[in-house]
Amino acid sequence: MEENKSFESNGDEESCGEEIVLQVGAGKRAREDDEMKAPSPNLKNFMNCTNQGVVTTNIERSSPESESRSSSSAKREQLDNQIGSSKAEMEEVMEENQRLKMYLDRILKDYRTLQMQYRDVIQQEAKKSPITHDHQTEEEPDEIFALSLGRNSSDRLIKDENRVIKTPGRNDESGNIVEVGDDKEGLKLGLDCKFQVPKKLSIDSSPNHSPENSLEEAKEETWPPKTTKNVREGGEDEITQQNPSKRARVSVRVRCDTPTMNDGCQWRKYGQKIAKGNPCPRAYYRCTVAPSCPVRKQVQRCAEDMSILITTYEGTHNHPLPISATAMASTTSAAASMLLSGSSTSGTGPSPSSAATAATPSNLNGLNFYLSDNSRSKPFYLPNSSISSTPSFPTITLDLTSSSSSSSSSSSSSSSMSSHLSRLGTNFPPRYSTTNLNFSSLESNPPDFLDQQWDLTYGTQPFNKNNNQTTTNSLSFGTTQPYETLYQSYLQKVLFKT
DNA sequence: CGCATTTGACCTGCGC
DNA sequence: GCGCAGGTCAAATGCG
Repeated sequence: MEENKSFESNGDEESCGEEIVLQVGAGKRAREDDEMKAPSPNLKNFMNCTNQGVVTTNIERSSPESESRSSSSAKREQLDNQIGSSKAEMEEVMEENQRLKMYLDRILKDYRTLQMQYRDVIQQEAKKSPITHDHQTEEEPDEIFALSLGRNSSDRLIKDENRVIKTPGRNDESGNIVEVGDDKEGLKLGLDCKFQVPKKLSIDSSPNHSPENSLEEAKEETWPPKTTKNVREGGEDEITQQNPSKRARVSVRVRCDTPTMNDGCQWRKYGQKIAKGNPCPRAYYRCTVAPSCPVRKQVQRCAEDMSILITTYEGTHNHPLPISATAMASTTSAAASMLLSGSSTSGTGPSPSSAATAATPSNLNGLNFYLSDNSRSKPFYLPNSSISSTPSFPTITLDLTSSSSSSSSSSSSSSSMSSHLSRLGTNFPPRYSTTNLNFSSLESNPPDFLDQQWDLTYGTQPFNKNNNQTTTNSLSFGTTQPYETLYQSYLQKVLFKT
């Protein structure tokens, strides 16, 4: 399993030995421009440290010919050729910069709008339904709550269940995972939520939730399945009695060729089962960081795409997490917070009716809440290929897979940014990566979703184009963090803003 | 030898 | 009530 199976047949990974040069720029080496223009000191240092292979390649490519010829005309000709090719590459880089700029602008704009609208929704719901919903939810029919994240939300809103079910993808009979992304750029950043409120929903009352922990507390309260005796686990049977049916699950889909996804925690396998509809066995793991930790996870490969690993987490760690595990934990927490914010009865969170009363899909600028009525359609179960198909578990799915044949979106990605994001979710095991980005839209600070996990080198580098002079901030960053961790951080920062 | 994994048995809930 | 499926247990097994 050490072998690096590349799911994308590009040459980047193969050409990189110890270091992975993640080139955002249609495969062009923006740093070749530095031969003509002095880079910023930071960038230069960064390049020397991390991209020696590329720089060396450039030197080697030009040196033999220049040594073989002694005449000045030949040198001049060679220089002209170099300049010409560099100009051409510069133009391509500029175009890529523009795409990146647009992409970043859109993300930032979406994020701001989403943040504002989310606040509004919270405030409105707090005014509307200040009381708990114990009785309300018990009497409501099963609600199915679909949540998806994407950029082109308004035009891709799914209007009815038929459309949902028709959504092609990695699902089998139910086919209900909705992926919303940008077709043009092939970026599939799907946040899929399958949620069905059980008929007999017992309500927990955990009023003292901090925003960060509210979900995990909820998950912990509800973890032990009612089917479990839990004789040995002491206080957990109280939990079982508290709220046996409302359990938040966070399912993460990643492309991974290793048996399990490295999420930073220690797990002990306690069972394996062949689930119906999926020839791949489902493995059950228990957190072993602390003896009494109630967190468990299920790992299963997607039946339709064996390269996709589906990991479903349940419960809350009752112990400090390793640093490497905090990203996943916080991300799943945030994801499940979103999930439970529509169903939780916690006094601080949005009311369950906030989702239930939304007769039509609400569009929060890329955050689509879709509510379907179970009485009119088949249940919104997880596909068989997914783990935790038990419908009584509210489950949110973080789709960290790249565009694939299972996606309804066009996978013909031409955007290097999308490929960059795709690769964040597709490269395992973690390796050192370096990336150069140019953001002409940036002012003085790197994007706020790039945090301490990135080894940042940031500087301003002027770009000259023949007819269009632009000043571009060059942002170089490398990291030893796993790609999935980075992407989780990205999700956390940009989408969930935890 | 200790720990992790495997695997068949068992339990529980749910649908018919 | 019965069968099925999901989930868990625990003895057996493997491995360092």
